[in-house]
Amino acid sequence: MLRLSKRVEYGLIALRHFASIEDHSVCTAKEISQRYNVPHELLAKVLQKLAQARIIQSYQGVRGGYVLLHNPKNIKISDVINAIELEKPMLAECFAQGPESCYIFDECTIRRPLGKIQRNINNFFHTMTIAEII
Amino acid sequence: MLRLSKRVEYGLIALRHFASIEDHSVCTAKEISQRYNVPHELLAKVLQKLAQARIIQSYQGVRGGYVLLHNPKNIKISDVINAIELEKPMLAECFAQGPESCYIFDECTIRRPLGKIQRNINNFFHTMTIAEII
DNA sequence: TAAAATACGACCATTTTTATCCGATTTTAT
DNA sequence: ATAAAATCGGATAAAAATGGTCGTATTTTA
Repeated sequence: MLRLSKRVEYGLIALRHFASIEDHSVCTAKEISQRYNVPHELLAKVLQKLAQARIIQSYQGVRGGYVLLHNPKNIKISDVINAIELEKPMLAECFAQGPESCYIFDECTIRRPLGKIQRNINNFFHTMTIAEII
Repeated sequence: MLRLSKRVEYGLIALRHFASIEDHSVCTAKEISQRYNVPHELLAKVLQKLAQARIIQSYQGVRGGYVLLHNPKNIKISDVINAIELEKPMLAECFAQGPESCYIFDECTIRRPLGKIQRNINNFFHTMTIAEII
């Protein structure tokens, strides 16, 4: 319960890696997967998502790889999560998918208090950046 | 990702129910399951857990059921979660199960920052009570 | 032209979560 | 006594989410 996905974990590890190396040098999925002992294929998918979200830039072909596109200070944790996950990270299903998704929506009495906790978590993800995890 | 379990949701709904009725009257799992349109058997198991944790008191037999044992102000959300879930609600597996559970523990670079978020969440669960969800 | 890399979809395996079922026990009321 | 209504708890099934792998195509460099 309340777990972050491995995908997000791997994404954060990768972004921290990009942010911690000096010049904006290119890193490959293979390098990162070996360095941090993370499944190559899965990491590759995560990096592709980050590239689609314009958080990193991809270069195909031999000597290709990825580079960071922004200052780590400007990459929020929420940006990373949103890039990687299809669904927003929400405590309750209805927060992510709306009233129709919940068959006890009308009888539910805990939505408001959970919403309070949710806002707190959202705020954290929205405030914290990659610069703070280096 | 980051979801609360249905078990915890049902537990909170039930406790809010107990806390919102006036006198400390007895409620059965059946009553609550019908009132809030929640699966009876699953709710029953959750209530059993809450009873084992001495958050509510169970009475067996005809006209049995459960009553709240404490002032809602003194029942923390964290108490409820700990009673219902075997494992602590943690963002990362290693936070709940220790270093041995994680095969990239030594290479992991995001433990500290995630710990910061975790403490924030923990603090919320530890501070908020059932009184605040009525 | 071969090699090394990303791109992307499909798929499978595992784990977690949710839900149900069943038999046992307890207690009350008839 | 007996039946009914409730909790207790173990077992299990069903469903969903997650993690991981595979294969093929494309791109780019040497």
